[in-house]
Amino acid sequence: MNHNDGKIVTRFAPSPTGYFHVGSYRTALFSCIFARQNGGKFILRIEDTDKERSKKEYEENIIESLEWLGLKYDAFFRQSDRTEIYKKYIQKLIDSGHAYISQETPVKEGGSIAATTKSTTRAEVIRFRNPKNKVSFEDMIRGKVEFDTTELGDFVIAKSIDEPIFHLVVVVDDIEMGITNIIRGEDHISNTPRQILIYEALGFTPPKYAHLPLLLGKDRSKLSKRNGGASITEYRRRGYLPEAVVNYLTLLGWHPKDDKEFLTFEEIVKEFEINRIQKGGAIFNEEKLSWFNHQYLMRLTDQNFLDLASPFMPEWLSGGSTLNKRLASILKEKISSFGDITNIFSVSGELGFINELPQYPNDMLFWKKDPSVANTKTHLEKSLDILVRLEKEVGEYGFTADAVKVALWSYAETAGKGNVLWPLRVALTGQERSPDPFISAFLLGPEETKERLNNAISKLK
RNA sequence: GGCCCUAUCGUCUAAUGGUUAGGACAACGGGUUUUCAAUCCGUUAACCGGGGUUCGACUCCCCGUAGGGCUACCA
Repeated sequence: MNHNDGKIVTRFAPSPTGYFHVGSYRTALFSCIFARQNGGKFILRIEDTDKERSKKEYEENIIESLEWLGLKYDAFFRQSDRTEIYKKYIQKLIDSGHAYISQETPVKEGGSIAATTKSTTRAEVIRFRNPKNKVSFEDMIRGKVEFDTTELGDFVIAKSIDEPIFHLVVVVDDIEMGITNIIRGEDHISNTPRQILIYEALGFTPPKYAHLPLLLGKDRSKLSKRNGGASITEYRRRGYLPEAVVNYLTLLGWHPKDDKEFLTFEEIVKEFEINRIQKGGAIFNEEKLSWFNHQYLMRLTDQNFLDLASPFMPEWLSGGSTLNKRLASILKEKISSFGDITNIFSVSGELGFINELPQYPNDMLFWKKDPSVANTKTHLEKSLDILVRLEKEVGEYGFTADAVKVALWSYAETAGKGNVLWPLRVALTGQERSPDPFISAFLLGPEETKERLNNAISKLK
């Protein structure tokens, strides 16, 4: 039955009852890392025994998210395909007297949990006959954990012979799949004694357990959409890089021995030590994720950056033009995820001026240290002059940011950099916060640059 | 309430009985700059409390306290 050939086998067993979450992903990640580092197998198992809450859509979302994040599994199972297997085990437990069919007295209305959930209350369920032992296990992260199972009572393991529930299916599958190490969230720690009891009743030795600290929201409760935890799909949609998400999440509860923060999946697998995982829960901090993402963005080559960013680029910036190429390095340092691109190119955004010159009041053209109409006009006219000559000399393709800078620089230095460059910035971008005027002129091209300068000059009459 | 887990800067964490308690994010200040960003430099900021053990505790033990998880015919 145990088909692990002495190898490490781990599994990730999500229930498809919601969009795949960063917290779940972190669990999957640690589980996978452990398998990889031991040359073992990593299994994905969809736990969809709750027919009311499980949805195909969510299962697809789990699979798709894992793929996006580059997490590969060696085998895939779905519990709803395995009813016959569970049936066999339930029967075995009944036959051996470890479980029995229990006649239920109807639950009273008002306040009880059963009354407030949608689940159907059966007249008859299958309960595990609790031997009421003391159970203990050696957690790989926490050390010895001990429970008295008496108060657990005879817990339900199936609604009927065809409808097993959580504790039973988990144990059966972990046995059948030869799982050697169960790595899961701390929220399962109190489920462990019940599951160990089932192992023992079935005559199997429980695997090793590692209960990961929980990922917490800002309010320190278990991370959920309510308290700041978004789905993986959400981060994908917002234009995060999977590598950055993986890197950041790994560092929540674990870190390499040195202070290194940037690690590839391969490096993580190499350096990972499960017994050095933190015991306390960690708050998921999106600010730091953003910082990580920005760092990863900065490490991309311009071409890679553009390829990945292209789905997020506005329509008017279509297709691999030189404009896009020059934009890459500027854009990269200004955004923390591709999702920021939409904003930055909006009319009020920092680079929105490329598409459309925002309206600006005339006095925005004046440099604060020399707010003179006559001087400002002179500087603009002179700049225009210089740029017209430059274009004649180098043509449209030579009209680069560097060329513009070289052309304007000596005049700017003699007349005062702020005096010349500030009006120029405003004339070209209509904004106080923008890339420098050389880059702006280049991005706009010579024609548009000339037009905007003329426009500004005429405003000063 | 019961059972279980946890506890170092605001956050993620280092320290494995002897350190000026270190790093990163954030915040703040400064340099640079025509603006913003980026970058560089710097600053602020923590051992939950009380008992032990010990020559010596952030480190070990106990008790509190606080936070969290579980407490379903969910997973």
